[in-house]
Amino acid sequence: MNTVIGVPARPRPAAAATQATLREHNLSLVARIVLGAPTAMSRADVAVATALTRSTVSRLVDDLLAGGLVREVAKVGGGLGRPATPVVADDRLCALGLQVNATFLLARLVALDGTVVAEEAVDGDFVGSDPAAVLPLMGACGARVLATAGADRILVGTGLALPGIVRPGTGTLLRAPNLGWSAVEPVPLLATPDLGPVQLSNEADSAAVTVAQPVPGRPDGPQDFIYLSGEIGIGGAAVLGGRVMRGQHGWAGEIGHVCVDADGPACPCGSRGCLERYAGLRALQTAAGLPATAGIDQFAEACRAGDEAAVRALETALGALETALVSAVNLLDIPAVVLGGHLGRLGALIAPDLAGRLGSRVLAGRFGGPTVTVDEHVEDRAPAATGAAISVLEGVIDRPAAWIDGGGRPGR
Amino acid sequence: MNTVIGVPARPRPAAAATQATLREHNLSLVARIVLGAPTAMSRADVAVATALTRSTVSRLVDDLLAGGLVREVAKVGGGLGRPATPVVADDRLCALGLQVNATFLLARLVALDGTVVAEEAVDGDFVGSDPAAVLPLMGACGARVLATAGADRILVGTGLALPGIVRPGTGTLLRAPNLGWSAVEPVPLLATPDLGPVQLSNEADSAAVTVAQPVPGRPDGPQDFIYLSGEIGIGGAAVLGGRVMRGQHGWAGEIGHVCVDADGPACPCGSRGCLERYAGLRALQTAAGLPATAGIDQFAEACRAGDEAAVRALETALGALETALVSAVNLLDIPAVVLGGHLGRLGALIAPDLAGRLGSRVLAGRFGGPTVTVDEHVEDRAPAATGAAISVLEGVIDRPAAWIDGGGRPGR
DNA sequence: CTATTATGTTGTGTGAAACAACAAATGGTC
DNA sequence: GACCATTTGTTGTTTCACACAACATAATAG
Repeated sequence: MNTVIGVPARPRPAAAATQATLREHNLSLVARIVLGAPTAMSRADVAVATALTRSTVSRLVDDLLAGGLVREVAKVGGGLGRPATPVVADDRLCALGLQVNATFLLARLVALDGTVVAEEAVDGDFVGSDPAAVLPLMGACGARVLATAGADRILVGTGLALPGIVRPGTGTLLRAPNLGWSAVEPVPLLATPDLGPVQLSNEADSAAVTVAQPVPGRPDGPQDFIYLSGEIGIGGAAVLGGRVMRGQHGWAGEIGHVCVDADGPACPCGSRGCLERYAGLRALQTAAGLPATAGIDQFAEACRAGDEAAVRALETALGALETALVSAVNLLDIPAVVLGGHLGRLGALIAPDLAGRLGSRVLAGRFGGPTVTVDEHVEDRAPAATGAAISVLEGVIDRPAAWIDGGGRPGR
Repeated sequence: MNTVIGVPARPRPAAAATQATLREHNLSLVARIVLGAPTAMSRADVAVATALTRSTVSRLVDDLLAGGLVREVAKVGGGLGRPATPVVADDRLCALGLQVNATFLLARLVALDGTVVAEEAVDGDFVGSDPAAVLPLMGACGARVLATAGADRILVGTGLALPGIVRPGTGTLLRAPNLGWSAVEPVPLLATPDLGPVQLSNEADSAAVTVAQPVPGRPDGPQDFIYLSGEIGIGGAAVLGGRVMRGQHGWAGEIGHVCVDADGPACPCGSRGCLERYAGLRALQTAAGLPATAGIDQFAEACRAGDEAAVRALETALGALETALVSAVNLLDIPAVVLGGHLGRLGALIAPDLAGRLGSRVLAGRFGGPTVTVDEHVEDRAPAATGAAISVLEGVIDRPAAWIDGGGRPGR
């Protein structure tokens, strides 16, 4: 009699496997091995890593070279035998990330090796703005960034990150409370040709992509964590196995609307006692008696200076974060919390205490409890732009055959 | 310029695809088409459903016939042309489900077509029991059920469902508070040969399997929902895309330890204000002034009779459920709640009110809010036994080639 | 009884990976 | 400097699983 240990469930087959899907799968696998490696890989290295034969890998790498996903670099000497030919990400392949926030628009061109090729921002007050006026500005900004890129760059497409609820698969922004927008189809409003196919995403989800995968195809960051961000309120994302949770409507991971006090203040979302009422930036400013124009750094400075209202606001927020995260960490059985946005900037003030409180309360406490870290991109005000671009490049890495067979240019 | 709509992310390739995995995948696909159909499918029907050619399907079905996953039944007449040969699940293939609960042990033999071939229960008080004494009883019960099955039945293996925290991939039960067990490796303690490979699972997770997939290979039930069960406390599971969430330690979906009151009573789990403190069966009994031996039906009767303490306890539990589920539904963006266990038996008293409250509070409220239903197996005191057996059969459906190539008998 | 239709089977072709052999490019040894 | 060993990459051929085409089977309609 045997104990069956560690037999994972296979993904349910949704469609038949064919010779074509076999090739697509293995092209993607080889691409990920090459892009994911910190140093260059040779065909022989890839054969070892994938258990495919050297002849198979040779043929697959030929296809990836032809499609512009990878390129060869100079051989490095050393050792007996024929020197290996290193293969790396081809940085000519790029995606454009666009991010709309309450106080700025930013366009960023990201190459397949993760480098930022060019970027430009437009500052302004976009709270309560008209999407028909703002989105063309965003599109124009993107077009200017594309214009500064060299002619050898190949644009795969564009990702547009918005601070609101995006229905997956519909191209519709349901609501963006910070901007005052609702029921908008943003992509046509960009009114800019040459952006290639445009995909829409939520700001927190896109920023979380950057945490898990700082470089396209290279999941170097944590793969299972709760991400908190926010600008006025609180945004959130849950990442499981390297993937951002979607949920039925596209807003899974929305920790801002976890209830932390059953008798708490009413929330515009229809519930009450939501985390956002306590730990959103606007909530902190109000509780500390600061104006809406005060940034999070002013709030932090007031706390450090011992301002009584600010310290009390921080403590209230900390308690609310603790309650919300205890529930979230227990429910998702997830090992890490990453703070971004204004909460990331408060990280030094809140992360150690928060980690300690969570560690003594969650089910996983006896196994080391969740880690609480600050997003290393916290100094970057637009990580969602990078994340949106990375998601677009992911699409090519997922389906290299479609890209290669389409001539290595954006398709329909 | 195109809007990219509805391009789902492909699962990341973890290993190379080969001719062998191609066959495995398509065997599994064909098996699921046949098992999942409410009426018999012919080879031609399967070819249409899968976009594989009739010759390919014919060969794959031959393999499944040989492996004992499917069988042919009498042709049905009608229409021009050669009559189709219907193919259905072969009900000779079985799995044994075992369930240990605080008040009974139950063994149930489930066939591949979902029918229960035989079952037997042993009643007792297993709270604070010794696993070394109880698990051999469970094993013996299972062996008796196998003995009553006909010689034509083929046992794939056994699933053992326990009311506690099971570490996936380790064969270890971390803790089962209701039984008073901790750090146990239960499978060898069954001390029964002939059970085939045994896999361990959590009781709520297994019961949720039965909700999503009442018949092996046929996901007729909801595929995205939060399941609540419990016997003394509260157990829970989250099912996404037909799969039970695991999490890092195996307890994702544990809604019993979502915090509903930041200043609530301390919980043995280390936190405070946990849902279990308000809506667990023991909590209800205590609040209503009923003895620990009183069943949930007595509690329900006291509520219906207008007993003041019981009504107040129910209202408190309802409020706690509302708070916990608002957070869970918002965080997971999940469309349904299914009540099982003692909460299922209270369904008539709480489901309508709970649905109304959730509908006005969750983010999805304006889209129809979550449904709140009662598990249709609520009269079955051991749905986890069925779920554990179904999970074992799932393993064969996932990897038919491994089963067929292993001679159609349990492997290592 | 023949024609038509639908289903199932089988021989052969195709595509992608595997296998085997060979070519290329190095360093070590004599 | 020639030869050998080693490692990597390439290429011709084989294998396996699905696709294609043709045929066989089993029914009903006229």
